[in-house]
Amino acid sequence: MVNLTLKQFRYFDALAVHGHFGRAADVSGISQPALSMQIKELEDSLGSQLFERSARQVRLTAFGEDLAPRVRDILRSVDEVEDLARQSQNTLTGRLRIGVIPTIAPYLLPSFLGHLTHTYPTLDVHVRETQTQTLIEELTHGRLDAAIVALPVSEPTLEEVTIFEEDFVLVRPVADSDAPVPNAADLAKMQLLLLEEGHCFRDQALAFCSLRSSLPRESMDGSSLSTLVQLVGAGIGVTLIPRMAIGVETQSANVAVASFKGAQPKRTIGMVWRKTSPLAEQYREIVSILEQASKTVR
Amino acid sequence: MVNLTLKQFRYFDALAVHGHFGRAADVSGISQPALSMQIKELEDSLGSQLFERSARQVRLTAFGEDLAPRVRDILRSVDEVEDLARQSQNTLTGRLRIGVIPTIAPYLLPSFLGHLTHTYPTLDVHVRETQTQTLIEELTHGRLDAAIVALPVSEPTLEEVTIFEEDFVLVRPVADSDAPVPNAADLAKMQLLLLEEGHCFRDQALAFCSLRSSLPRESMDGSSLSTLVQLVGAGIGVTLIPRMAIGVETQSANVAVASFKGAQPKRTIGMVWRKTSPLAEQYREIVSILEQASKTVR
DNA sequence: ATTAACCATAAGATATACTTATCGTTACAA
DNA sequence: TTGTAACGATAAGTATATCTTATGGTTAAT
Repeated sequence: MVNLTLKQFRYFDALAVHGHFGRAADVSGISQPALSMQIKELEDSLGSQLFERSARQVRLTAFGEDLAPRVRDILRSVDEVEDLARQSQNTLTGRLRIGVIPTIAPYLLPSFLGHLTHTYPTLDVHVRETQTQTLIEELTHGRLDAAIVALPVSEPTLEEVTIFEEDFVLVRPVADSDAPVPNAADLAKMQLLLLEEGHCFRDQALAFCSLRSSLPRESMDGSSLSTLVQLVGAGIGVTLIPRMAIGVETQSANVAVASFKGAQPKRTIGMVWRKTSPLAEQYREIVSILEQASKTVR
Repeated sequence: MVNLTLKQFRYFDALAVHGHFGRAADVSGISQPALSMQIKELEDSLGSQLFERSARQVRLTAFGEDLAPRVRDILRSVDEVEDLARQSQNTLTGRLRIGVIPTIAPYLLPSFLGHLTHTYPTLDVHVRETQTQTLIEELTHGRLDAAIVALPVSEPTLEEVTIFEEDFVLVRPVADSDAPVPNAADLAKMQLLLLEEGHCFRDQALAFCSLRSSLPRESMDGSSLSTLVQLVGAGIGVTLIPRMAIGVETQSANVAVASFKGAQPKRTIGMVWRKTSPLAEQYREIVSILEQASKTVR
């Protein structure tokens, strides 16, 4: 049995409606013999006649009448598929799984997600917050669509785009706030509190002090910037935080914030996605939304 | 935009399931390039990419994932259409509009409809009871599928098939039951009660007596055999009824039934349908059901 | 660095779908 | 009854789709 085709269904529907081969063919934009042949083909495929042809009328058989509503249903569903395609042509729809590192998420996400869901109301955003390494692994394996991390990532399969640059500020006890701001070399000799291993921000801070990340340090590592700032407030040491975190983290603690003189420690925040992703265009739009969002927290 | 095809949907579904062009092509019984091309065609038609191809994996895009269940729905509906066709291959299904003349309907239908719906449980039978002329008109115009009438009908567009032959019996008052049975010539001189104009049975009875149907007769015409028999019971005259009607009509009346001697008055009951109908085969089966049914009332 | 896996592309072959021209039947009118 | 118009089926040729095999290019693993 030859396969049924949507074309046959369309012709069948037209003929069922018009009851006239010539007119149905006209409406379908083909010649009458073409329609006759496709109807015949359909009838052969189904093994039953669909129309009864007499000199004056073309009538649906009982079976044809059974079929007609089903065929219309199918054609309508196909049209819906086309509509859906047209609709989601340029807008992001459906599920978007986005990863964010912990030293960005709490500061950037509130504003970002607001902008994002406003721009793409039909978007179903899933956020995953974990360290860069995990995000990249999940991204390359297709369990995430994009990630917001510190650049560079240097994965050959990933595309990376810069969102903004952000410098780090010193957080020290209020008591020390009148002391001169230490430079990188000074900092290396101070009690510098850092995030635990695996956070890129830890590496970036250490790099500023020209220290090796892998060296074992004192056990005062914290699991979040918030914890670190609280420790600083308790007079245990000093730390660095990204400028974006100032508002959220230093309000409630007894700490002072200071910018460094000269060469600034900083990081580049960007978004990455698989080079193979067909949504590159949309991701770039998301990047510009992120730029907007970042301005509200800087 | 080129048209979508069920073929593309089938390939899309296979690829969505297998996530691998080669295997999906195998399953679909085509070569891998053929599948690649159809998927590309589908993506072009819809204006959006459906799969993300990387070296190791073929993944549905968000849009593709939206699409997949819809496409499966459509394919399932198409399969249902095929099932429906297979199922109604040789059995009569759906609506059957059948006409019956009034001098057959009450006697034959009860048994016939029982057999019919037993044989074709999914058949939705509509019965129309009216005179031959109307039935034939409705039949030729497609408002009926078949009719049970007295033959011949002699409509060139209709096929007619005999079901059985049935003779007519005399109905007279019980008081006359000892008198000899009149012959056709005697009958012409008696007070013969008949159905009103338009009933073929009237014409057949008159033909037996060698009388012209169109001649105006006394106003004692009745609208149903039942009425005629009641009139006979009241001593107003005699009448003819088809043998099939004896059981139903003569039980409750004070009448006697007698068969004619020699040449029997009779009629041929048959079924007719449009020669163009594709259901001729099934109608012949119905005829044999009617033969069965008629035996139970003869 | 080589190989294997895998999807895309190219070129040619085959199958499908369409066109125009024409036939055969039916219904209606002269 | 005969001619005629309407209409669907059929035939023959052409265009278009679709498939095949062969091959290319990219990626990831040995």
